[in-house]
Amino acid sequence: MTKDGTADAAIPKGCPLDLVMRLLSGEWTTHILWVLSNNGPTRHGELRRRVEGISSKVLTDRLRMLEQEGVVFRDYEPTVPPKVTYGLTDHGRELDDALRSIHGIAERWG
Amino acid sequence: MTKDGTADAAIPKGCPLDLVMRLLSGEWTTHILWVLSNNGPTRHGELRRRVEGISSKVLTDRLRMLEQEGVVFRDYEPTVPPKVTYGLTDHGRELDDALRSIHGIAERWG
DNA sequence: TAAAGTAGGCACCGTTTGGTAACTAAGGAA
DNA sequence: TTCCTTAGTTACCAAACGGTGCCTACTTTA
Repeated sequence: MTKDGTADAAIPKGCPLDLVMRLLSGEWTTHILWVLSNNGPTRHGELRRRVEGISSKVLTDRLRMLEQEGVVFRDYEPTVPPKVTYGLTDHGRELDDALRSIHGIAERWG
Repeated sequence: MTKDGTADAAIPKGCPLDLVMRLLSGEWTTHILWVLSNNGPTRHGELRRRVEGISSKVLTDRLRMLEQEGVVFRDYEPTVPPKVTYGLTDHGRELDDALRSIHGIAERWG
């Protein structure tokens, strides 16, 4: 307990919603999913061009997070130069549907 | 254009989804909505007790954001001491439904 | 008489975040 | 020969974020 009267509980939670929200809450993340959904599997370079304004660093970072949560797959072909393609998994498509429904709701709000 | 090859477009967007995600992306925000949804209209103090670990500052901050977007209402009774009650608006309940659906999806993922 | 609760506001401070630039190695084009 | 492309990685830096403690002014409770 702090002087504030606040309980200083660590937030273990493990709440499923919390996990997804943390995944989505970073800058650019929903934009990336949006492009992958509209464009289908896309290579790193094109993805960077389509998500206008994102840097290579952040793009890679977000893709790694999304991959780790099983929302996006990564296909690596060890050619020279390498060809890496990213796309939505089944989970990713489910999540995208949910985001589209939120989009619709917010759109109706004006 | 940066040295990176990145387009340095400002992100005007005004995308409805983006707006909602920015609203929800802060720490504690979904937790607050969750409690308001389960508990009904709640005063500041009790809200702080139910959202275990949140500080008064951040709680007020989040409530102001949610109020500004019309997701939460604020009822101020100028008694002494004042009584301030927060609750979900119609928009808030819509948003909560969407979050519950995401919760359901994520829960099924294991 | 002293403590606690009411709903915050304000200042300070460390951590996290995101942006920028520079670099990799090998192939293809001007 | 120099530039561009592939898919990143790394270092550096400024800004944003969130946590903590202290303050108010009045009422109720111990």
